[in-house]
Amino acid sequence: WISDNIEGTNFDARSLNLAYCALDGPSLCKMSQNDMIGVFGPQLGPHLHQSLLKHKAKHGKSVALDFISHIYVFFLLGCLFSGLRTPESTSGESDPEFFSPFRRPTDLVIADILAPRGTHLWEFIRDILIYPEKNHGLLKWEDRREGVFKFLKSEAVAQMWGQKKKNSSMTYEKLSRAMRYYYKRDILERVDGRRLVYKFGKNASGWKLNELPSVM
DNA sequence: ATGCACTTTCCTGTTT
DNA sequence: TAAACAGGAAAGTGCA
Repeated sequence: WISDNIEGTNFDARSLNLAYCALDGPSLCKMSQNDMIGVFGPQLGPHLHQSLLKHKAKHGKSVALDFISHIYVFFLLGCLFSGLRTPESTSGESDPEFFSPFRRPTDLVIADILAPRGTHLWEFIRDILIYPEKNHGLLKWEDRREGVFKFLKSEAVAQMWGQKKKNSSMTYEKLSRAMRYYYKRDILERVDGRRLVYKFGKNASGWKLNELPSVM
């Protein structure tokens, strides 16, 4: 439900207050507009409130039960964000097992909710790297602190990029040309002699451990 | 309606 | 030899 509501707005889901992720359906239904604003902020709060009112009008008393079927989204967001801040920040190496109990059924849900706001290639790459749920072994950090990363499935990443841009003929060949243009703009730094390896430059933001999307 | 940023496409040549 | 890397050139796209 939240995913649907965020779609079509420019709201950045990364700024959600995830402390409230444990809300259940009935609690959510009891929230006033002010409650919503308190939890979701002045932008998304009223939007969700309106949507909830519509939903209530449509479905009457069954709404609370209805919500229970959607509310797992909150729970899983909580899992995701608590995970982001634990294993990787200390070891520098993400632990795929850490997420395993939650990953399988939720890949699509979380990927949708966390759909990147930016539409640029480097942001797309960055978001695959920082959200394990999106990764599927496509890319990996080579040096997390330095922002060095490597394409593990270059053609698959290109396909996904193409999918996002509604261009089924995207290839790594073409994607990499766009990557090379980033060198001039200091969004990427050259890493030479290492195939499929790139490094974020000083004009790339949002990838460092200390600037990961955080819980407010 | 036009300019601009950001690719996308294609290409020729080089390197690994 | 295949796959990547290098960039020039030009076309395409979405947005302000």
